[in-house]
Amino acid sequence: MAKLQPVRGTRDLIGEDARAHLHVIDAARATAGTYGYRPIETPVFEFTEVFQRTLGETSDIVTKEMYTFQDKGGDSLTLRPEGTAGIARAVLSGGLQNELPLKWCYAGPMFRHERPQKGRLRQFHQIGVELIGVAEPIGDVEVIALAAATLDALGVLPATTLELNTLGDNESRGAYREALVSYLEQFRDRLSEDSKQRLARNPLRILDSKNNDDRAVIADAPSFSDYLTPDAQTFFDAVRGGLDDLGIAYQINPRLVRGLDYYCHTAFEFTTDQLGAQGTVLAGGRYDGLIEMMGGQPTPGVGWAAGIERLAMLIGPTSTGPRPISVIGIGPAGEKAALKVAQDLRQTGFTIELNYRGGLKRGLRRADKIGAAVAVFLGEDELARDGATVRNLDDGSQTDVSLAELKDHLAEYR
RNA sequence: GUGGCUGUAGCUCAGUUGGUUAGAGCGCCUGGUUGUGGUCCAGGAGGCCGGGGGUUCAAAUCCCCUCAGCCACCCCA
Repeated sequence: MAKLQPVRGTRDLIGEDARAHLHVIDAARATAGTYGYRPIETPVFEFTEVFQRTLGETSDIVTKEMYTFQDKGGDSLTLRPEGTAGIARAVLSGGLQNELPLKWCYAGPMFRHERPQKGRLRQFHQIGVELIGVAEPIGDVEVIALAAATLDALGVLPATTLELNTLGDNESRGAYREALVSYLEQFRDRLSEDSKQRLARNPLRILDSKNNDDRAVIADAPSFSDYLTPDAQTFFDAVRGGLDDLGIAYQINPRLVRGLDYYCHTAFEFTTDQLGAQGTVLAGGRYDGLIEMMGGQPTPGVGWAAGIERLAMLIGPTSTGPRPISVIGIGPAGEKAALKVAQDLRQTGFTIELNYRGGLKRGLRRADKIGAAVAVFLGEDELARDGATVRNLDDGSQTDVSLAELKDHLAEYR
């Protein structure tokens, strides 16, 4: 047991776990499709610079959580810690800036070397959407509406709260940052160790601290809304107005900040209190500077990503599809016939379980275990009359059916 | 990366102050005669007591290290 454990922070998806996982992806893709977002797949690893330059040299993800390695050619590669940077890279690689707006949805594994706990894995999976090339606030509104629709399709929307904030434009943020730092410097010795670090690296982060001493200091800190430029304020008002028009409820959270450097203007999160400390289920925002940061023409973008594992924990049991039909061959001739009958039924769209070994008793026992609705027997008796015996496993009733009418007889179980 | 809790059969868990062949329930397999499941009865398989080291005549039990999970911090999806 200790010998072959999965790598720390990774896990196998089996049975209901696998089903729930795929269900989340299917629902997300279907919902995104109705908004006109098309699937995109990018590689799970990229050149390290793709993440280093864009996520911010000081972010925790870049400084201590990336799986970075050298490949045999000597290039530094990194397993993607998030999806947006790779997609932005794909825009540039593919010369797609002439085809704006781009509307994409994706799903796949992400990798971060963190201490695992509930809702936090080292290989985890995200679904996400990106809207690239739309600078107008209506883009933010659409993307948030799509987020809500996705959560709704999964039945988890009522369990979440939408928190909304603006990070403003560069001008607003620069001015506020300065004001915040000079305020916090006065109380430096009252801040937690973590926050002292953050003061230099990422002061906005302190606003989000859970430390009580920090909170006391933050309570009287300057408010970001006082530093928003008129443009940034107008933008934010438009986003709020759009959400109001669509009847999407949200709470303004002035302390909502982002871990990644490429965000500006709108920041939002759908959170839940049902997942312990890892309460963020879906998070996103606007990243107008990203593509330029990678060396392209300035190109606006908005998007979000959601944790599939976290969503899977919130949804109820998923449907298992139609109950199977068990086809049981008895004796060498029966087994031969069963293989053919099973094949034929499968091609007609029935869900068929074939018994591989053992006789009728064993076949029935297995049929019961897998929850089959009916069993079809094919033995010498049946072959002699060119038919099959169909047993209803719920009430035990049996009927003789000719092979020709078998499909019709089973029709209700398809 | 920091702190706390946990780790005995496939699963959920017992295991007395360290003392012989480590137990239960569920699950699994076989049988209860020839072609009838679920129930019932009988039997069976399955444990490096997470791993390594130490203390002891003797360790699942005590000590140290280590690995993993969970919870919180941190971080974030």
